[in-house]
Amino acid sequence: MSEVYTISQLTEAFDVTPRTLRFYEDSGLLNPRREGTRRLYSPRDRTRIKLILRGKRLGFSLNEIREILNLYDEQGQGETRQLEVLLGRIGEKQQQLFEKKRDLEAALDDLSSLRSGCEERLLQLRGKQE
Amino acid sequence: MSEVYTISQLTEAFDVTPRTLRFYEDSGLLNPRREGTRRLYSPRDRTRIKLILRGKRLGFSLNEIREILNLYDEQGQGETRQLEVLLGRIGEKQQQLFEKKRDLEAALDDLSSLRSGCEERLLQLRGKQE
DNA sequence: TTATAAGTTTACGTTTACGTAAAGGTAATT
DNA sequence: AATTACCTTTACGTAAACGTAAACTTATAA
Repeated sequence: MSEVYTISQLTEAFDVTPRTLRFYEDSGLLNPRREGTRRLYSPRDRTRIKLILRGKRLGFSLNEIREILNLYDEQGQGETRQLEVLLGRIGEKQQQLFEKKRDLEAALDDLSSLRSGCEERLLQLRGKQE
Repeated sequence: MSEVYTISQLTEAFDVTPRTLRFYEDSGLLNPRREGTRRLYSPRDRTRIKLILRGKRLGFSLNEIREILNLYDEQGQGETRQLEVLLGRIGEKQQQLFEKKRDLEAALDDLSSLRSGCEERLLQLRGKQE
C-alpha cells in the first residue's frame, strides 16, 4: 500500500502519457504535491484520474468533468444551504447520465436488430447453398 | 409525410447549424441528392443524422460513427462471407457499447452514493438545528 | 565519474469538429 | 425592379485535448 505514486507509475496504470496528466493538472483537475520539482500523486489524485478517464469515455468534456469532480469536493463543507445546492447539482448530473443511458440502450437495441437481421439472412443463404 | 427535407428543416429538427450538416457531408457521412445546387435530404439521411448525433452524445468520434454507419450500409450485400465479417464487426461494436454501459452504471452508482451521503448529512444538520 | 533513467518546463504543432465571414446565386414577394 | 429569404461555395479562424521536440535537472547505476 504505497501512499504515493510517481507520474510514470500512473501513466502505466492508466495507459496515458505524462503530458496528459500534466495537462489535467494545468486544467486544474489534479493537484499532486511536489518533492522538489517532482510530482507525487496521492491515492486521491489516483481516483480523480480514474474519474476523469471514465468521464472521457462517456463523452464528457474536461469542463464537464471538472463540474463532476467539484461535486465530490464540495461535499465536505457541511452547511445546510451548501448541501441543498449541491444536491440539486447532483440531481442534474444524474439526469444527464440517465439521458446517456437511454441513448446507449437505443444504440444497443439498434445493433441487436441489425445483428438479428444478418443472422437470419445468413441462415437463408446457407439453406439455399446445401 | 414529406419525402424530402431542406437543410433548414433538419437544422431546426436537430438543433444543429447548416455548417454541421455540410461538414458531415464533406466527411462522407451524408449524401443528400441535389436539386440544382440545393441539398435535398431523404428520410434515410434523416435517420443517419439521428444516429450521428446519438453517437456523438455517447462520446464516439465521427470516424467511429462512420464505422457504425458502415455496418448498416453493408448489410444489404448478401454474400455469405461478407455477412460473417459484418457479424463480427457488429459484435465488436456491441462490446464497446457494453463497456460504456458499465462505465455509465459505475458513474451512476457513484453519484447515488454521493447523494445519499449528502442527504444523510443534511438530515443530521436539520436534527441539530430544531 | 560518466552514462542512463526519470523527471521537469517551455513552447510550438496537430487533429477534430465545427464557427464565422465573404461573396454570390435563385426564387418569391412587395 | 428591388428587397427578402434561403441556399451555395470558399476559406480562414478557433476551442479542446493533447503530441512532440528542445533544453535542462537530479538521482541512481556502471
